[in-house]
Amino acid sequence: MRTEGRAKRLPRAVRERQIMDAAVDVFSRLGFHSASMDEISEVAGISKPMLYAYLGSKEELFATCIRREATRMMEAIATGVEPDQEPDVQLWSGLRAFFGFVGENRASWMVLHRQASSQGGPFAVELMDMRARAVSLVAALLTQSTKAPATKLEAESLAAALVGAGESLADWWLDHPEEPAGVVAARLMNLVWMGFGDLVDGNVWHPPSRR
Amino acid sequence: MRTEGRAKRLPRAVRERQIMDAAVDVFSRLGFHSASMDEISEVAGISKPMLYAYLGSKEELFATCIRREATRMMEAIATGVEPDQEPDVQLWSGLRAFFGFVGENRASWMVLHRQASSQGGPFAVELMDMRARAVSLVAALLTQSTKAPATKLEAESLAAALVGAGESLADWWLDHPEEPAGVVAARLMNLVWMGFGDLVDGNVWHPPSRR
DNA sequence: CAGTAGTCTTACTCGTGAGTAGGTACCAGG
DNA sequence: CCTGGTACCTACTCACGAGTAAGACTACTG
Repeated sequence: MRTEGRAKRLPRAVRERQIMDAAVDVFSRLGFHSASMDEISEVAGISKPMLYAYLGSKEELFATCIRREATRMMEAIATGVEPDQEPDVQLWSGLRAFFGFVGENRASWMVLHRQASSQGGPFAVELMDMRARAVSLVAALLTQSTKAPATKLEAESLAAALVGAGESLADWWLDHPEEPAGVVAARLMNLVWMGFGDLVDGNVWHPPSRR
Repeated sequence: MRTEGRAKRLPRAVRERQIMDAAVDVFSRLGFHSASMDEISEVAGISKPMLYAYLGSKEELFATCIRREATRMMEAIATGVEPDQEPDVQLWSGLRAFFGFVGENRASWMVLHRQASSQGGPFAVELMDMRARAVSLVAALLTQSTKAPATKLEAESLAAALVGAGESLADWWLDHPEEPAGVVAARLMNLVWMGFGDLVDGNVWHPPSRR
């Protein structure tokens, strides 16, 4: 296995992709600190100086990973959501897109959610930036559709709670992969749209057919 | 400042408490990996070998911190909750106790939520254990009070979502400390009990007076 | 078939931090 | 005033991992 001498010559862009993929994999498994540049270079099938030549320091590499994965995820959600619809439909499509992305791309999700948020450095900035975009998206959805005089703070905190519920449920889902994405998404939709109060009485929210 | 020579002689139990307090403080600020035993010993006003003599290795120390803080927190919640009440009242009192604990004990919360969950090792076990207890508490509450034939998996995932929402909102709260605990708790209560659907229509849940 | 630009490597340096060896001060009870 | 025993210290060892120096290999260009 360790018999590979020199790696095959490849154009820079291709190598950079390989390295990033390896980095996301290793960071997701080991976390930022425990991950070593040696291991990343090994997984990428390349030697360490290449890593430094192409992607800079360990911190830069990590930040680049976060940026890439965050962008991929936000694009997936943006693509999935349907604007100019009723609030509940918008929320529903957003949730579906989110859980769809997490279902594939488990490693990406680990890096984004677990690792990035626990490092205090410049990473949290990148991450919180994305998270803030998600939160204000939901907050806007809430504000525009509510009739009650909700304050900015109120909408924001509710949105934070909802986003957190999504994150947490995604984590839970990682341990129960037998459930399909749609089911999990629908469950969260029911919780945040109907509330326990209604669920207890047997009133549920129905997604597709009507409309 | 660095002029202290020898520390005053104290009984072991007292020193252990001091060390634990220092450890929670440092771990919460720096995270597990970045925290050094040197700094912990410094903050505790003691030298490194004492640390090893009393609390063992770094990992043992961290695990002990988690266990202590988790226990403190679960006790706080258990004390605050009111059994033999309507489901919504039980949930409400649980939420109040939770946010009350986080309000004081910020450091404890950081260690528990951010640090412990991001380390894959034996720590996650400790933590997930406590989290599982919280989740099944909520799941039981849900199951016993619902009329719909909710599956075990369904109740569990909803509970996970709720717990996650609480955690996330607690994190958000750390950045907006101006809000009192009760307000934040009430907001989450509204979200999970009434749901956005009702909130949008201006129907809110009222906590105390009636009953 | 030079020359040169970009890919790739081996083999180091050097700081940092976990864990320890081998003591010194202080307080019993005899 | 000796004799332990427990709290406490200074000053190390040693591994591991980030980052680098210096050069070798390949391929295209005139």
